[in-house]
This record gives sequence, C-alpha cells and structure tokens, in this order.
Amino acid sequence: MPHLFTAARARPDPVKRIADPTVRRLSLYLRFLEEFEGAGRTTISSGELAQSGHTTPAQVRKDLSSFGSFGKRGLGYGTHDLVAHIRQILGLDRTWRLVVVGAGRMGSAIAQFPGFRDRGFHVVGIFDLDPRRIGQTLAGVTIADVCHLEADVQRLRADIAVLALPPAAAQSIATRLAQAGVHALLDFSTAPLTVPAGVTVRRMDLAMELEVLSFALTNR
Amino acid sequence: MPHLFTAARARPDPVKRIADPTVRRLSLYLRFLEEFEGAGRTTISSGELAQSGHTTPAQVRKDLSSFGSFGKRGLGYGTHDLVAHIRQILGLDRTWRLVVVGAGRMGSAIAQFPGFRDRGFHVVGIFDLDPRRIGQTLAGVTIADVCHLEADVQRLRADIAVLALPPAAAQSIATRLAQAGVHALLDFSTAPLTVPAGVTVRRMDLAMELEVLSFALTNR
DNA sequence: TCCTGTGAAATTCTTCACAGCC
DNA sequence: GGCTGTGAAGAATTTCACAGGA
Repeated sequence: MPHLFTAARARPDPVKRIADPTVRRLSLYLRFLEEFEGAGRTTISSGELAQSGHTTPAQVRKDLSSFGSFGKRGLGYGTHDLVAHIRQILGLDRTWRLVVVGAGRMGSAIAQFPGFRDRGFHVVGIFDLDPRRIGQTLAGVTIADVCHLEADVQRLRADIAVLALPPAAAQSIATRLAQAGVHALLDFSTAPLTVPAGVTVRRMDLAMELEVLSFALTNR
Repeated sequence: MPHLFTAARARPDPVKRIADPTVRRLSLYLRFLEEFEGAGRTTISSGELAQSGHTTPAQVRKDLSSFGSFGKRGLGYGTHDLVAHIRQILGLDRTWRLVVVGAGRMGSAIAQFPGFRDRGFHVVGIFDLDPRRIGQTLAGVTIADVCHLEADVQRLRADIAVLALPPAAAQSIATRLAQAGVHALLDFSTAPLTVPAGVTVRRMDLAMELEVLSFALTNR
C-alpha cells in the first residue's frame, strides 16, 4: 500500500536511523536537563533522567548512545555538556522561523504561546481569511491575508508552519505550503494530511486524545 | 524502575489487551466512517479505510478484529454498523463531562473548541486563579475559582479534565483532580505529570512536537 | 563501587499470506 | 472475484545483563 509519508527516507544514516519515540524522549530529557542545570547540578545519571521522564535508565542510555558516548562511567552525564549535545542533535542550536495559518481562537493562542521564542521558534507570520482579522497584530506580528500565502512564506523564509484551521481548509493550505517550500507542518486540524515526500507532518489531535481517554475510562 | 503510570493494568482482558496505537487508529477510522456515512456510502472496505488513514488494509483488519468480526467477506464493512461498533468500543455511546483548568488563551480556545459538544464531550466547568477571569462566561460556562476545585469537580461529576496551565502549577492540580476522582487528564503543559495508578494522562506537548520537526528538518 | 555503553533477549507492533465466505 | 479474519513471519522497540572505565 503506498505509504504517503515517505519523509525521512532520503539518506539511510546521518548517524544510524533514529526512531520517532527516541526523538520525542530526547526532547523531554532536554527539558529536565535544563531544569537540573538551572538548579546548579553539574552531573546527572541515566537513572535520574529516567525518573523525570517516566522511563527506564536503560532506555535513556540507549537513546543517547545512538548519537555518541556522552557520559562518564561511574559518574553520569555532564549536565551542561549533554544539554549542548541534545540541542545540537535536535537542531535547536539555531532559530526556526514559524508561520501560523489560521488566527482563530486556537491559532491566536498558539501564536502567543509562551516559551516559543525562548526555545528558538520565532513566529514570523500569521495568516487568516477573515478580513476583520487581517491587519490586526498578534505577538508583534500583523495578520496577513492568506491569499498571498505562498509569496509571503517565501519572503519570510518560513521553516515550519502551524495549521490551526477548520479541517476542510487544512489540506489545500498544506499543499500550498509544501509547494512554497515549507517542509514541516504541525497540524491542529482533525483531518490527516497528504503531503509530498520530504514534508514532515505532526498532528495535534485534540478529539483523538479525548477519544483515547474515553476508551481508557470505559475499559479499565 | 518503578513505572508510575500503572493505569490500565487492573483487569488483564476486557477483550484482549489493546495497544495504544490501535485505539488511536480506531478514532481515526471513526471519523472517516462518519464522513463516508454522511456521503451515503453503505459499505466500505479495509483498503478504503486504510487509504484515508495512511495505513494498510491488513492493519485496519487487525485493528478491528481485536474486537470482533464486523465485516462481510467479499463485501467489506457496513458503514453504519461499524460506526456504531467503534463508538461503543471507544466509549462514545455516552457523553463525557469535561472540566478545563486554566482559562488563559489556550484554555479558552480549548473550552470553545468546536466539535467537542457534538462528539459527546460536554464542558461543564472552567477554572482559573485570576480574579479578573473568575465570573466571566466561556462557552456558556462561568469560570470558577480554582480554590474550590475538588468540591466543584465532584459536584459537577467531571470525568475528564483538560489542563491548560503553566508547567509549575500542573502537577499540584493533577494531584488534586486525581484525589477528587477524575481518572483522565489531558495535559497541555510541558511537564509530564506523576499521577496515582488508575489515572490516565495524555500529553499535548506543543514544544515537543516542534522539536521533533526541528530534528526532522535538521536530519533529512 | 558506581554508572555507562551495548550486544543479546524479550516484547510489542506491523505486515504477509492464505483459508474461508459472500 | 473480491474482501475479511487470522495465525505466522517479520520488523521495530524496549528491557536485560554484563563487560569496562572512572
């Protein structure tokens, strides 16, 4: 069956072939490490990281070992050091230019999400269809008309787009963004998108998560 | 290592032991089925469902077969029939009472999310700390003071709580909710929560998803 | 002694392939 | 002929367990 998300198939190994769950955990570890670092801890063991992230020490070590040997035996990992490594692995040693498409309640909340800017994600554009919204300012950015999406996205050199749209509109916007060279989409709408190879999509599906909770409550 | 989410361990088998990815896909299938049903289709094959959900026919059949034999060989699945079955499996043949804790931008957007009510998730309570917000009305619900959270949650008979709070506040609220008898949490804050056994937590972590995209863009 | 790094084992999840029924 | 249901095979991910360095 044609699997339409052929995303990270291009080269077989930047280092090996990293599983998605591993990447997600790295992101978690990073947050704890930053906390630990802020608290003045200079080293941390896989066990401590595991506890913070609700996982196991072996998992932590495996995750990190896909990228190199960052720890010292008998001691643990140097906090500062490991922060730097993980930031580099995740590509957080630079800033990313974000656009938000859809300036409704959800889009507005996302655009103003605290902790975007400080983590290197800069909202450089916000788009909407509604003439009453266009021209308003949100998080220091003026809402633009979605009709020049392609040109604006290229001019703004956007790396990532966040879609906060009604499901009916999401697919067409996704296609336009992909065509305009945006290779990463975060989709808050409820319909899964079909995108060209080379474009990565992550879904934030509120309804789905609630339904999983409903299942859990029903079958416990 | 003590794995703190011992949630669905209680009984070994309501029907078998359903994997999380399976449940998520069921939720997806349901949405497509409803669309198909709305379009007047009376039957659908595993191949068609697979295409909508970016998966394979075999996967669809396996997912469904964990719960019973709903299809007819040579024909496919009866659309209406399968909708009813999946709704029942997911526990969507009833309504769920939701509270939203945190009425900031994100909390407000969530509380007013379209398609909650029509999918059986009724927002029955909204809570905040800020005296300026308390007393305001959102989606027909008056924002209440978080200080009587426990009593209110019990009075409202809340099943599920959505947390849209700063990470620092999330853990304490989660603990209070669990104690008040809420067994399902949807957490939009960035810190993973530790909860008593029997409570299910789902995370919606915006920052993590962006970091996964950052990784994908960096390593392709 | 403490804790990392890592092959090997165990487990979980997906795909295959085919018997069975319409 | 077409499509489901499912055991068996295969792939991916997690856990184990232990060698090896600080």
